[in-house]
Parts: sequence; structure tokens; C-alpha cells
Amino acid sequence: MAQAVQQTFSQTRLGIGPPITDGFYYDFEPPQPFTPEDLEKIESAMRKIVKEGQRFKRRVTNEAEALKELAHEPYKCELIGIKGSGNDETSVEVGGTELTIYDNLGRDGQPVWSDLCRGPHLPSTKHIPAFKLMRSAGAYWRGSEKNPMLQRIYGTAWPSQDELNAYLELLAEAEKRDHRRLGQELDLFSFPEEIGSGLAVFHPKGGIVRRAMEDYSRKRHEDENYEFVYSPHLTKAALFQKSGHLDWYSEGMYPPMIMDEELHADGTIKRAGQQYYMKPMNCPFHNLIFQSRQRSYRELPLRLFEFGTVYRYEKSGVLHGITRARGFTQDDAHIYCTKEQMPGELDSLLTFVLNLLRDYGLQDFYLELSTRNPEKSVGEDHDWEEATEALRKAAVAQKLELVLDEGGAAFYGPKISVQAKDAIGRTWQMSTIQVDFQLPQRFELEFASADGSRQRPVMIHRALFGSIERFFGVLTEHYSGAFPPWLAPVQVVGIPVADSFAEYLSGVIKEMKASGIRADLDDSDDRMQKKVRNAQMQKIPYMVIAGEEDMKAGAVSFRYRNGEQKNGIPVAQAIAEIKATIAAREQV
RNA sequence: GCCUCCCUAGCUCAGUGGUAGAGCAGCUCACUUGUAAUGAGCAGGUCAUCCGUUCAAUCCGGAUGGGGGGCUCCA
Repeated sequence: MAQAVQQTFSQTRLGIGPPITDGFYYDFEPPQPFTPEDLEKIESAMRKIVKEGQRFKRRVTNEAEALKELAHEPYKCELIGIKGSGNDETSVEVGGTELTIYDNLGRDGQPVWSDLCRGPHLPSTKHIPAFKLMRSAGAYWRGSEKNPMLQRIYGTAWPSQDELNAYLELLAEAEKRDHRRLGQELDLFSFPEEIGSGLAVFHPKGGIVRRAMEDYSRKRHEDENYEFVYSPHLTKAALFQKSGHLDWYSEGMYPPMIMDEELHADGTIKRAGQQYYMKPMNCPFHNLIFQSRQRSYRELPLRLFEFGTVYRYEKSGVLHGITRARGFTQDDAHIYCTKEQMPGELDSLLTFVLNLLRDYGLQDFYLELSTRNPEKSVGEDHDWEEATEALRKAAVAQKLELVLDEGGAAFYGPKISVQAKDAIGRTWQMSTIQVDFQLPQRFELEFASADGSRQRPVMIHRALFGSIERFFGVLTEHYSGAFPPWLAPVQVVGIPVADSFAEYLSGVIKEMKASGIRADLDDSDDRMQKKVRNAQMQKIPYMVIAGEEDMKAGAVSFRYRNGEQKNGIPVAQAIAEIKATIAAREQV
């Protein structure tokens, strides 16, 4: 591709071009950013190169030679410099032990183009059966926002045209189930411009799904002996000074509101005002609840739970529908326990988390354990070791794949995160369980132990969904909007074959409603076929249809989302079937 | 925040330097036919906002807001 780019746009300088999952990219510094038409030109130049069957020849070189040869490529020279200086930063261009240049040889055996690269390469460009350039985008040179922005071209490459097509179909499928698109099509939520970027409103149908999600979560938390608390969305600055958030997180917070400030006529401050912040986290509030009176070891573990809505001023570029927003609600809990209780607590917590996620329909998980970064961390060595070991044991007990994220923990404690795969194989980070050595100290949390001494509790942060909105988005994509009945905004729609059966069916729907089913009658002027189509597009799990035959028999006929039907089911039996599926949280 | 592309009716999208159209949805009327679109009519838009260029801007330029794809980030 780089050859094609330089053929087409000779002023373009080369950056880095590694292979990635499903394909490759290459960073360039072109005179003008690439347009979609440019990509087409480049792609046809590439096809020509592939057709020519240029052979790749590996050539070992040294720093001085390479610098001379690539003097016109400043970025490549920088890479050679890194390599030469013994910096061990691995780069696809200069990795390994020696500098290599690959020459592309034309039919006559003469080099037509060369590039610094670690390799390996295919023997010839003929061995590239299927590829496609996907998009161009800006990317910082060597991934640092302090560096200049280059233009990156992404491509995908496959061993066969069929596999390329399959990949493109997967992308199309992902686009179809994009929660932002489904959020609009199914009337679940929206982001009115008037409110502000990253701030969502939930519509009635989205509200039903969300409430069903929350209600079930609440119930399960009750079973696990969590206690429910509430805290305000606003607080004076002092609280976040105490927690330390203002020191290291202020750029992620909405700026303060200054209340009751008095100014002199010249604009100088007569009386300082109070600063109030929107909360970006709930933990300081829960700590204050813990601290509200003397605590005893008998109360531990104390598990405080809240659906806490927080506000974070995320950079505009990272916002993504409802999965990455500026205002969102965490299913947040903080567990205060003794050191001795910690291992058991972590173990049962992880089991609880995984089982709950399974109840929502996610099946495929792996765990990631983030350990201490010695450079940046607070707390005692043995505390870290103990906590990390407890997390590891809990993880191993789940018999799931465990990935180690060495040194990836936050400075205040190790954590474990649950990664879940969705219906089309994409991975989402879901729950996190995080041990905190920092906040109990900052808040001087204490409890009276059995011997009367004052001890500091261990604090565990945990969120199962991460945020309800985000989990909502993930489930929407996982189910492609076809929620299982227990979550579906409308569970049943009644469709009379013709107007004259509407009254009969209306009675059936009423009966369903009375037994707690979310059922509606479609008594619009549309034809039956149109009603079926509408219900189908709304992804309603059950269509209950009635005509002459059903009415005579006191029955209804089912049409399921997959188009299957079951006719002449007695009303009581139909209701029982629906209720059982809802209660079991099964998908249909 | 940075690079880049985009913003026309509720939605999906045509279109033009001389102030706009379709399909679906909506409303009205008629019709109603066992499992994915009955027909007719009506209504609906400061062409995101503001500022320039121009005799004239939805169209050209700039700024702001919102969005897409990436980069960086995600305590």
C-alpha cells in the first residue's frame, strides 16, 4: 500500500505500517489529507502492484547505510535513531536484532520500491488474494498527542475473497445492531442537542427496559445483603479535596459552580463563594455514610449500594452513544470489610457478578487481573500482595481464562475486571472489582474491633454493569434490539385478523395485562399483514393473533419473532407460556 | 482535545448560486382479505446556528453547536 501511495502522491512521507487484527494500516504524512477518492486511486494502484507479482527481497543493512538511503524519510530516520540508541521500544519497522530493508522487485528483477521494515514479508505481491482499504483517519505519530498528526489508512486483507466478504458482512451486521441506530428505531433513547453532548434522555420504551434491568439488579443485591443508599449529585469542593479527586481528576469533572460570591465594584472578590461540583464518583459519599457514626466489626462487611448518577466531562472525541456518555448511572457499591473478610468477600462477589451477568444473557467471559505498578502506587507491599493474591484466587476459582495486566492497576489498589463477549464475538469490559488502599486512609475510616482497638477497614469498589446506560447499550447490541421477553418494552402485541375480532382479542390482552404482562392491542386501521410487519420491526417477542377460528375455540395463535407460528392455543395456556418465559428470563 | 468527514420534513435520503423534493412515519376518509407494507387525500422545512463573500447563499468561506470514523484518553 505504501508503494501505491507514494506512486500516487509522490510528496508523501512514510510513518509506520504494521499488521493488525483483520488487516493492516500505514501512517503517512501526505501534502493533503486523503479523500475517499484518493483511497480508490490508491486501491487500484495496489491492485496493479499485486497483479505485477513483485517479489520481496530482504536486505540487512546498518544504521549509517539506512540513514543515508532513507534521508528523505524523516520518520523512518527517527525510527532508525531509536533503534540505534538501544532503546528497546519495539516497533514493527525496526524490531528484532538487525535493521532490514525490503526491496520490491519488478519483473525484470530491478527494485521498484523499498521500505524499512522488520518483516517478514510474503514472497511476492501475487500472494495477496483479497484486500480492501477501509478508511483513512488521523493518528498521532507514535501514538503521542504531543506529536504531529499523520494520516492513517486502514485496510483489511484475507486469504480469500470469501473470507473478505464474510468480514465485510460481519461489519454490516455490527452496523445493523449499533445501539445508537436501534435506540432511535425502537424509540428507546435520544441525545437532544439542547441538553448537551453525551447527555441522554430515555423514552418510555427505553425506560421500561432500563427499569426491568434495574429492578432485577436491585432484587439480586437485596438477596446478597446490600444496603441501599442515596446521595446528592452535587457537593462542595471540600469533599473531593478530601478524596483527592480534585488533585488528579479535576480535568475530567464539570467545572465548579460558585455560589454566594460577593464582588467589589471593581470586580475583585469581597467574599469568597462556595464551590460546588457535580459528582464524578459516588465513593466519597458512601465513605461519609460509613463515617456517620461509630462502626463496629459486627457490622462488617458493610455493603452500601446505590444507582448513583455521575457526571464526567469526557473529551468530546471519546463519546459514543450511550456506552460512553457524560452523564451516567453506576450500579455502584462499596464494601467495607476486615482484612480477614476480604478474600471470602472477593470470592463471593465475583461469583455474584458472573451469575448476574449470565442472568442478563451474557455467556462468554474472561477475567483480567491488573497488578501493581511499583512506580505509581500507594499502600504497603504486603497489603498489595495480599489483595492481589485474594483477587487471583477468586479469579482462578471461576475456572475462566485469566489474563494478567501486569502493572495495569490504578495507583490505589489492584483490580479484576470481567470481559464479556457478545453475540457476534466482540469483547466488552463489564464489571470491575477494585481494592482501594487510598480512600480509607484519606477519610480515616475506622471500626471498633473485637478487642476494642480501632482498625481501618478494607474498601472494595465494584460496579457490575459499569454504568446502566452502557450495559443497556451492550445488551441492545448483543440482542440486536430483540430483547428477551423479560426485558422487552412490549412483550405481546395483539393482532386481530380483521376488525370484527378486535373486541375478542382486546379481552385477551386485558387478561394478559392483569397478570402482569406488558401487552398491547393493535387496533389501528392497518391490515393484519401490516401489523405483523410493524410488530416484527419493533422486535416484539410475541404476536398474539385471533380470527374466526381462534375466537370460536377461545384460543389465540402465536407468531414469534423468528416467524414461527403456533395456532389455536387456549388463552389460559398462552398466558401461562408467556409468563413462564418471562419468569425464567429466557430468550425466545 | 487532535485529524478527517458530515448536518435538507419526525426518520431515511434526493437536489440547486435565483429561498426545495421523494419514500416511510403523522393526520383525514374509505377499505379490512389468517402471519413482513390497502388505497386516496392533507399537512409538514428560516435547508443546524451565527458571521462573511455576492445583486442574490441551503449551495462558496469562516466561527459555533451537534454527529460519524479514527488517534489519544477511560481515575
